[in-house]
Parts: sequence; structure tokens; C-alpha cells
Amino acid sequence: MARPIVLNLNAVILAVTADQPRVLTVRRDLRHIAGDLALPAGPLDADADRTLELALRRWIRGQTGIEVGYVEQLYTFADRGRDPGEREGGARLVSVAYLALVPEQPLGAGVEAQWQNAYDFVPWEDRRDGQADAGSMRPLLARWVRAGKGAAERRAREERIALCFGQTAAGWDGYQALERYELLYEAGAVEEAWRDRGAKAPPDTGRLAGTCMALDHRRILATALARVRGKLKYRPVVFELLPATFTLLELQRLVEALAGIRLHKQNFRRLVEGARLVEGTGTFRASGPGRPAERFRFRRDVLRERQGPGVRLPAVGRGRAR
Amino acid sequence: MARPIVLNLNAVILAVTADQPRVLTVRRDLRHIAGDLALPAGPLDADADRTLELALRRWIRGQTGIEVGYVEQLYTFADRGRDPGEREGGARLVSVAYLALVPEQPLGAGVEAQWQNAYDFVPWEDRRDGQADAGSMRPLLARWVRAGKGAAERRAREERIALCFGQTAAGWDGYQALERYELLYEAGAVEEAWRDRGAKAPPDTGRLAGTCMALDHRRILATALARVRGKLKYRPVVFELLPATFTLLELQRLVEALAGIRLHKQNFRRLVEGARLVEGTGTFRASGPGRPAERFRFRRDVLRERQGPGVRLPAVGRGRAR
DNA sequence: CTATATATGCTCAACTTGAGCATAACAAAC
DNA sequence: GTTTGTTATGCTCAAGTTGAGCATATATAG
Repeated sequence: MARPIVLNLNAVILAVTADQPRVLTVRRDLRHIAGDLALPAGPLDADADRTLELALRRWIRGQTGIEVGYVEQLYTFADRGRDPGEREGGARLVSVAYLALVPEQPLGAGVEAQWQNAYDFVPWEDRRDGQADAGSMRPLLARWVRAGKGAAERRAREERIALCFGQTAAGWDGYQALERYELLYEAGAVEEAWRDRGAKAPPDTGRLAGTCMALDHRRILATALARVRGKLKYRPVVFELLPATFTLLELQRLVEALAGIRLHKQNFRRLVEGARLVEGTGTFRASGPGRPAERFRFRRDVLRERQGPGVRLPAVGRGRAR
Repeated sequence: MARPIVLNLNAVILAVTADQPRVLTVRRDLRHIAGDLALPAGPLDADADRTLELALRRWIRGQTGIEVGYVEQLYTFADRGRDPGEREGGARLVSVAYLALVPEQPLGAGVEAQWQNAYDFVPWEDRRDGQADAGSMRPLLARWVRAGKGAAERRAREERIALCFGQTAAGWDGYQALERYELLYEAGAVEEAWRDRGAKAPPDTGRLAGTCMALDHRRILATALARVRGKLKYRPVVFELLPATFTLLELQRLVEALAGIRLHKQNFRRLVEGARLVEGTGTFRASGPGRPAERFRFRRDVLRERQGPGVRLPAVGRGRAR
């Protein structure tokens, strides 16, 4: 009798609060993996749900009370062994992962889910302040390079690290978040790599390389981050995360939080206004330090005028990013 | 008892021969839909296949003898009613679709599959020679606009058509192949729209709007076309479709075939050589009309030097494409 | 009033892109 | 062998885009 297949849906629900990308997580207490944080998951009800997206909205509403706005399919994960329950004769788990964007909202009483800083799981993805460099990963990665068999393999590993972490002429590329996670997994720099082989991670792993997640959920999170960063540039998705009116600096800080890099302020304004993505409201931010900023609103018309371009990323200084 | 879910894998296997994108198809003879062309499909064997991609390679090899090179997951399709068998109590069909690129190769004897011109199914996507314009779709689309309820809806439909078919300032965007197919489906301009509702299509549908495919396979094909066009620009995937050495014109014709537009020859050369994607071999095309062209080879090093950029598309003339 | 912070306008050099002119080198037709 | 057609390849130029930073305006905190 063939091993059965089970399908479920995973959601990476992203918000941004106080300049921090946040992701909704649930605790996953099982016999096998006790207490790791996980992404919310739910079923496709073949009778009730007309589409996968509607299924997702339904169980997110049921589990968390949240009504998600923008939703997009990410990827379908189905590798053998991604669910440890499978090893004991359990079914093969196929997960269709989705990305959802919402303004952060308080969770109702009794809801099991909780918001976490997304960069707690992938700290190396936040390059907004110089220090959070590839630097902190160095000891873990150096170990992997040294473990390579032969000079050729060691050089190849060095090159791959340099490419992933932006030390080549090409510079840092936020879109490569998944490639970076996969490199770290191969290098044994994230705890999952040891856990999945039933081994114990070296003591410095967790501190340097972020918080572990259940199953392959950190991989899914990295996929979501890569996607949202790519999408930023050519679709106006950020406005899903903003209130109806906002200042240009608020918009900039939000984009920076997701992109994980600092942007050049004047050029950011030029690009956003030049693309006619926003229009002034004539009202101004009430108080606070500095000259009051005008409040803007998103020009929904752009969605009809053009394919709806995104927010360009005029990176500031450091390295010839391209 | 809940309705069961069945998972399978679909493959859009693309090649390019004689300046035509080709797609591998099979005949699908069922009681319900007799003889429509379909994309090849196969199962995930939860015992034998470690990953979806390996499963795909396995059954493609078994069904067709083809060893596919580049493979990438496209999207998972699972809408209710995409398989007509479902209506009579059958299982819900969930299909994970993949894109594969291969140099076209003859099919072994006894293989059921066959190569078809991809643009036979989506003729409006081929804009290499001016005539295959949105023009031919006009009568079908105009009918849909007139059927709109109220002036506002009719105007919205006009706008959407203009946006999809490149009649706005933004110009034609090859990447929007899926949006165009979905518009045509909604507008009843493709035969599937009638078939899925159990109705008979108006007589001019097929001739103007391409060949029908089984299930939602034409949607999947449109998704694949959009993806490959997007990918062209930022990853060097075209070289999967070329022999080891080639002239720059051969490369250009290949890109044009996939992109569905003509490119500016000198600028194409400038971009390809400027990005150091290729290197001359010092040998030249043997004979034929005109000055002999140098043969180039793909510089595999670029994959290590940078994230591996794609081939930019310096469109020629007609409209301020952007 | 001063220091500090933010908002906003503007400039400039470097680079990229779109378009096309010009010349080179071959084959086939005459 | 000259003409015609065809492809290859080099080069230029104007317009647009991008990266960087100067300068000024208008708030708050003390």
C-alpha cells in the first residue's frame, strides 16, 4: 500500500510595526519537536473551499480572527522528511505556502498565535545598521569552509559565501534571502541542519544564526522575505501595510524594514513622486520634532494607468549595489 | 465523508526550434473531453520520490524519454471545477505545475507526446510581426465591452483591455501573459470559457483566439510563458536552450521567440557582451549569406561572479515600451 | 536664541538606453 | 567581376535615469 499524501496550507503573515517586520507564529507542541515556533497552517476543505486562497482566508479568520488583505501564493514544499512524523510511517506532507500582508492588529483573547520580529529568525537579513553584517556569521561559515574536501571545494565555498553575502562586485541582493538560508543550512550554521539529522548543534549556533523554527518553516519564511522584497520593486504592495495617509518618511521606513537596507531619502522621494504613486493630501503631521511632513495617500489610479509599478530602491552608500 | 484530494504534477516543457517556441503535449481522450491537447502530467510517488522535482524528472523520462535540464516550480493550481471529473463526485485535483527547458529533441518511437508551437495556443502573445496585434482579438473583446452593465463597467473593461494589451503609455509587457489569458477567459474569448460552463462557443472563437487545451492547461501555459519571459531578464536561462556554441543572432532570435517581440540588434549585442555573458570562440559560422558571424559560448563563470544576470531586452521601435 | 531634527528643493556627474549611421565581409545573380 | 542582397560589427548621440550631496525651510526642546 502506497504511502498517503496530505496537503495543507502554510501562511507567512507579515506586518510592519515600529520599523520592524513582524510575522505571525504559533507554538507547535508535539511529542517530537517541543515548543518550536511555527507558521500557522490549515487545511484545504475540498468540499467547502472554492480556491486555495479562500481556504487560507477562512482558516486564518477562524484561527486568529485576522482578515488578511493582500495574499499571494509562494511555493509548494514537499521534500521527503520535512515532517519528522513521516519517518514513522506517517503521510508525506505537501504544503502550499502563501504570503499575506496585513497592518499589524492586536490578536483577540484566547488566540494562540503571536507576532514575532521576523528578523529574530533571519538576523543576517537586516542590514539597516552596518554591524549586522555577514560578520557575525563568520565563525560558523569559516568552519564550513575549512571542512571542505580539497582546495577546490574550499575555494568554491568561499566564492559562494562571497556571492550570497554581497562581498563581490554585485553587492548585497535582498532578493537572495532563500539562497542565503540554504547556504547556512548546508553549512550547518542554523540549528535545523543539526536537528534534522538528529544531532546536537554546536553551542554558538542559535545566538549567531537566529531562532529555530519548526519543520522547514524558516526556509518558508526566507522564501517569503525574498518574494516580498522582489515584489516591492515592481508592484505597489507596501501600501497594504500602511494606513490611508502617511508621510513619505513613514513610507520610506516601512520599505527599509522590509528591504533590510537604508535608502537615500531625497532620491526615494524623487522616485516615489516621479512614479506618481502617491499624492499629497494638503494636511500635515500634527507634532513632533522637525519640520512637519505632508501626509500623502496612495494613488489607486496607478493600478489602472500602468501595470502598477513598485517602489524603487535607491540604496544609500556602502558598495556598488546593483 | 469528506471529498478526497488528489495531487499530481504538470510540466510545461519548452524548447525553441526554427524561431518558434515549442511545447510538449499529449492527447487527452476521455469520455468528457475528447481529444483536446493537454500538458503531460504524472504523479508524486511518496515512497520513491525524494522531491517534487525528482518525481517530475522521473515520469517525464518514463513517458517521453526526455531528460530535462532546467526545471523550476511555477504554481499550484487547485480551483474547484478545474477537473470536470470532480463534478460527479470525483476527487479534488491539485496540480503543481513546473516549467522545464530543453533543446528540442526527437521523440522516441511509440511515445504518445508531440511538440506543438506554443503560440498556436496563445497567438496574441507573439508580437514579432506587427500583424499579430491585439487587432485580431478586437471583435471578441468588443462584444464583452458592450455586454458590460452600465457605462462605468464598460469603461473599466475598456481600460483593462488597454492596459493588458499595451495600448497605454506603459506599452506592451510580455510578462503579463497570464493576465491577458484571464481577461480573455472572462471575456468569453477563449473556448474554455464556454466549455467549462457546458455551453457552445460562438463560431469565430477558435480561429481568432488560439487552440483550446484540456482542463486549465492553457492557463498553465500562459503562466509558464510569463515566468520564462520574466526570468530571461535576470537569469541566464536561455543558454539551456542553445548548443554549446552559437552566433549572437541565433541567441537574439531565441530570445525574441520567447519574449514575443523584436529586439534592436546592435543594442542587444552591446548588452549581452557588456554583461560579459558570452565570450568569442574565434571560430566562425561556416557558410550562408552575409558576413560570417563569430561563434560565441556562454561564460559559465558569470554564475559565480554575480547572481547571474539575464539578457536585457532592448525592444525595437513601436511604442514606448518600458 | 540655539541646537537639533526632519522636510523639501535642487544640482551635477556618471551611467544607461533607444535609435540609427556607417562600414565590413560574405554569397548569389548577372 | 560587378552588382545586389544579407548579415556582422563598430560607433555616435541625445535623452533619460541614478547616485550623491548641497542648501534651505520649519518644526521642537532647552
